[in-house]
Amino acid sequence: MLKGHLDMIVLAALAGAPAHGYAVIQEIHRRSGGAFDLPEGTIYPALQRLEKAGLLSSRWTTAESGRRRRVYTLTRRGRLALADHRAVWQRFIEAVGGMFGHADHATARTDR
Amino acid sequence: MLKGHLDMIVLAALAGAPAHGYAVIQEIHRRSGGAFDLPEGTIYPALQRLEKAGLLSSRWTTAESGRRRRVYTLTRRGRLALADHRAVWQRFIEAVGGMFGHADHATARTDR
DNA sequence: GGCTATGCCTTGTGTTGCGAGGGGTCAAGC
DNA sequence: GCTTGACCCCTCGCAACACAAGGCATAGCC
Repeated sequence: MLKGHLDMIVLAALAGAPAHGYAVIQEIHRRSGGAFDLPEGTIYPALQRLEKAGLLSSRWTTAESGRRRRVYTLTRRGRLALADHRAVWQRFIEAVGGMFGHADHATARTDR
Repeated sequence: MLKGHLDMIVLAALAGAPAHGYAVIQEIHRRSGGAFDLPEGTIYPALQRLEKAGLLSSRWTTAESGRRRRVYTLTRRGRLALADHRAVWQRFIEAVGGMFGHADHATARTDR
């Protein structure tokens, strides 16, 4: 469904503030109005991929609860990539919109 | 890029009038404002997939130029599927929009 | 003891867009 | 005559990737 757009979504979720994987899932769920409910098997590999690409950086932290968390932060390149993805996305939805835009031009009134 | 949305795009291209594969490519290119320039290796398998799924039907025709063409027509189920895809798409872009919607809420004014 | 929530991870699989290649016709240009 | 490009059909194989499934661990509640 969100093939190819996952990176953008994850980056967007981290644009506000750094967060750990589990929190990213919740943030995405929240911001999307409940539309996106990504499983861990989707998000964790994505975070690793983005870090390897230099768009995210991570560090281990320990919450007051004693839990170990890997917190991801958007890098400079990550922010640039996000802006980039966003522009591409904009053009994409406009193009798709164009596909619907005009029902047709064959059945329409051809008079004058 | 358009992973998962190809079907919708192809169906939309055929919503106006039946067309053969090559024409579908051109129609998509035209309606998308030049944004989509799909290669044959993408569109032909897609058309076959959609026909096998019962969303399209095809018949061979011969143009006045003598060329053999396989013309695809949207079936009843195809129209329903298109409307369906469109609704999903609408919800999808709204969800993505929500991801950007609010920059954040941490750096924003937290006063009162 | 069992269940749920939190938190991390990997492996395997199915889908799918698309590059590369292979048919063939016809017109225009060198 | 030969090449280039538009038109028109097709198939094979690769790579990317979302995600299901499974595994491990801690903590709180019933």
